[in-house]
Amino acid sequence: MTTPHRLFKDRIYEQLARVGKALAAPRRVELLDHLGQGPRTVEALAELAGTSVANASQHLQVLRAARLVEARKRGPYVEYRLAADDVSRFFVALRSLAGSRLAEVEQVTRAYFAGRGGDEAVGGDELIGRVRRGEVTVLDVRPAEEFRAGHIPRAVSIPVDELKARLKELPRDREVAAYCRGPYCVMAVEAVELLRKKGYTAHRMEQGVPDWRARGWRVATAREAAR
Amino acid sequence: MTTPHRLFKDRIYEQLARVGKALAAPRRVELLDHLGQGPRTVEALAELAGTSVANASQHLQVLRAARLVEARKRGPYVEYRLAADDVSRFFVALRSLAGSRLAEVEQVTRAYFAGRGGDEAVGGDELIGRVRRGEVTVLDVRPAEEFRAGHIPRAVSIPVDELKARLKELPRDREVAAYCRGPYCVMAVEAVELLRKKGYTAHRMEQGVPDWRARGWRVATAREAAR
DNA sequence: TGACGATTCAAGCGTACGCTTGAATGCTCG
DNA sequence: CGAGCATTCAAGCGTACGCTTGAATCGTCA
Repeated sequence: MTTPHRLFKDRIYEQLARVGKALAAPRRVELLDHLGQGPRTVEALAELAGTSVANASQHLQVLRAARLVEARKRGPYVEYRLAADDVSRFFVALRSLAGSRLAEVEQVTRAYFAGRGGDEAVGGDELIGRVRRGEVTVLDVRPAEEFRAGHIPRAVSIPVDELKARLKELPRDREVAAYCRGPYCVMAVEAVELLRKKGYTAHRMEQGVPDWRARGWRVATAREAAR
Repeated sequence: MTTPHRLFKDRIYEQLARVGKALAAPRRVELLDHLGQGPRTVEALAELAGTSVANASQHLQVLRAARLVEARKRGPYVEYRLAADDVSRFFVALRSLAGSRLAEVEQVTRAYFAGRGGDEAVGGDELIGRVRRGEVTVLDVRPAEEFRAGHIPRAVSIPVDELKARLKELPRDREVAAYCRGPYCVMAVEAVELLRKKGYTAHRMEQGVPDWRARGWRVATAREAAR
């Protein structure tokens, strides 16, 4: 017996599973993660994910079919981007769930960060509070392009490989909160290491722009910073 | 070239995709949804999802491998339940994302609710506010067992099929907010219809217990209600 | 202890998926 | 208008998945 109720439920769950399916392949998760840092061309994404362009294109189309990303022609390139802030929110929820439920994630992360003078994060929310209140200098160590695509308001952009040479742009007497792409990104760890060696008080902020956006807070872009 | 960084990323994304895979099959999404109403035995879940026991068991083990649910022997039965509140939160995020991104969800839902005197919900957050402040009578029309497993604090339990006979338990001079399992559940719609016919001021609350839990609010259980 | 019942295991089948390769499409710019 | 390049399409291969069926396991209760 196929009741109309059953039919309705089947349709709804099928739709929800569409989103699940989109997140079922590691490479798609990776693409989504990179898109969280800003719009990208297919070629750039393929490079970042370490795969062929055709393969990346294929995955991007799956993500697009699930309405998680949008494509847009821009010059000779096709630029992909997350479809909405909801997607950031959802992705952060996925990361958080996996982080708290799957012991493997923590193990792998600890092993990787161990060789890099792990900072063991200063109680995340406490630091975030200070950042929001403007009590610390916020340092964005990602490549300038990602900073331009979106950054935490009032953050200073110094890519990690230029940090040593541009230290004088950071006031010595203020605490520094460095961030990069998110909890699994090591650039901020390296930055903090360097800053401390140079006598700064510095902490690593685990959250990146997607986390910031997921909380519903304003994200600044290059255009408005230029005003 | 396989850098250690690449290796690390591959592992992380593989773990995240484990969760994605768990949500990639419609039937598993359905099981998860039902578990959001409270613990269930394999047989009960199979019945609810309209499938065989062996099939349900199989899916439940996939969910368990992804640490989304936990199994526990209870009498002659194995009782499954969501592994943590994170899971509710995540599931609600999934539903919300699918609802806002996939036009199909809205279409299907509208078509289904149309035949049932759709209520078009009274601006959800506004109603929730009144519920939280105790300004309305909260009515839980789910089966008593689900109410016992967890309900919105101060809610009154009257299963929808007993409502007509037990109307006198509801004060006439107070507005009623009826809820059931969530946004795709029709029981509350029917209840509101009946209540209005009988002269009550009644609204349907789209949110169910999982939504309530996802927001981090307290969920009451039968045991404490008995004090 | 023994029997029953709830659940899980195991095997088999058809389909869908992810990846690779090579060709085709469609813009853009000269 | 045509060349060149970014992207997509299409086909083929191997694997994994979801579902079904029938047997095995495990715990419980008489």
